[in-house]
Amino acid sequence: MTPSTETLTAERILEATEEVLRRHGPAKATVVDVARALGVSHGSVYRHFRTKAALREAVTKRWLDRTSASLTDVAAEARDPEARLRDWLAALFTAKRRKAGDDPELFATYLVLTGENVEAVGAHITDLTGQLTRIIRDGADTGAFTATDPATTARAVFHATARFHDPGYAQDWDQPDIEAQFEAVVDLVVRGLRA
Amino acid sequence: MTPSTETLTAERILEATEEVLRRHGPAKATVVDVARALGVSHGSVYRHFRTKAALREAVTKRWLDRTSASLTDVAAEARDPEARLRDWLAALFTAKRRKAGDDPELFATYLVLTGENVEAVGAHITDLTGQLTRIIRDGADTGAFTATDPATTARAVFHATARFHDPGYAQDWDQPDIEAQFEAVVDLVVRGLRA
DNA sequence: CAGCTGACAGATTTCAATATCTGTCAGCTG
DNA sequence: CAGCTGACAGATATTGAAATCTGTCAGCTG
Repeated sequence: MTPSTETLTAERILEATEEVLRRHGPAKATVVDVARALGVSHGSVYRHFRTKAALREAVTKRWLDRTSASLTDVAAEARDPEARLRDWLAALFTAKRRKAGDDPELFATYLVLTGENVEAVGAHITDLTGQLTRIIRDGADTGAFTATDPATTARAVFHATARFHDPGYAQDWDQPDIEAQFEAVVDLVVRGLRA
Repeated sequence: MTPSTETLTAERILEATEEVLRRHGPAKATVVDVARALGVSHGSVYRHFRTKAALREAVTKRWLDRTSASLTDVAAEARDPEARLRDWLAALFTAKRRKAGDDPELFATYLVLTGENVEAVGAHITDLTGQLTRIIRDGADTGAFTATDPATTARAVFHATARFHDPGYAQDWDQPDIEAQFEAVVDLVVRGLRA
């Protein structure tokens, strides 16, 4: 809407795209809308992103990366691996649940985007299971956990806790006993890891 | 299509409805189609089912009950609870995976139906976790498992293995290493249950 | 007269015409 | 002349009128 003297960068386009997605939703957000929000012609947007799909993918990646970043600290700490694993899983659940609860419409939008960008989601999951692998390997090293193949075990832990981070289950995250369900699964998984 | 001299029963209507759903898919299957398939007027169908939604719900329940029935035997056997649990989970996974793989279109149809009938799905899940509770309680009684609250533990096991029975994950069930993923999660869960 | 039919009102879906969008590119502009 | 514009072709989405469907019920039929 507002023309600007600032140079048009990929970054500014991504911010405008997020805003347009927030306003119009994934079905109605168009490249023309993004250009209008930036006060440029839509041809200029295509100078920075080859296709609309590429633009949406970039937005999706940014969003997923922001989620991962908030967890890396927990994964990297030098503490008791069991407590670290519990904290990491709780942090992941809390982060996802907050995103889903705070702005359900925006969350639904990102649910559509992740559905469109399976590859980006795959990279995100690889990142997350990598963080888990680190915690589990540390646990195996200190003797707290049994794990012949930390990477495989990490993926099993990730799959076993899917109910509490997979956006497809977001509808269940406001059940009154969801915390108890989370505790029960984490307890089961942690017991399964112990040496 | 073919008129019949047989009396019109709920059973016959349900069979015809399954056939119509198979043929036309969930979006295009109409009550008029079902009536046509039975050679009656659609008014007659409404004599047995108050609404189209009720008819679809009945079809959904039948389908879910057929799945449950194939597992009750495994749950009720008098054998080593750990082996029984592994067999039960494997049987559930195999049954779902076969349904998804054999006729993907029909499976997609039932995915829509289960989405429409959350209540029926809830009853189905209650049934399945009930079967799991029995196995786990047996394990706790024989001393093979630790479980202060078998029902809660059963639900945790069900949630932890969701990737291998929740139809939402059907798209992942033809990954080459899906069996290894299943083994890893089941091993983790079984270790978590052991006393 | 129990069970079925078929006409009907209102809701939903389909379809085709119209409008908008995506992606390209020749040419304009600072 | 690097970066942007705006017109354009083909693809996609929107719209509103017509067709079909859902659910009801008075009356037919065996």
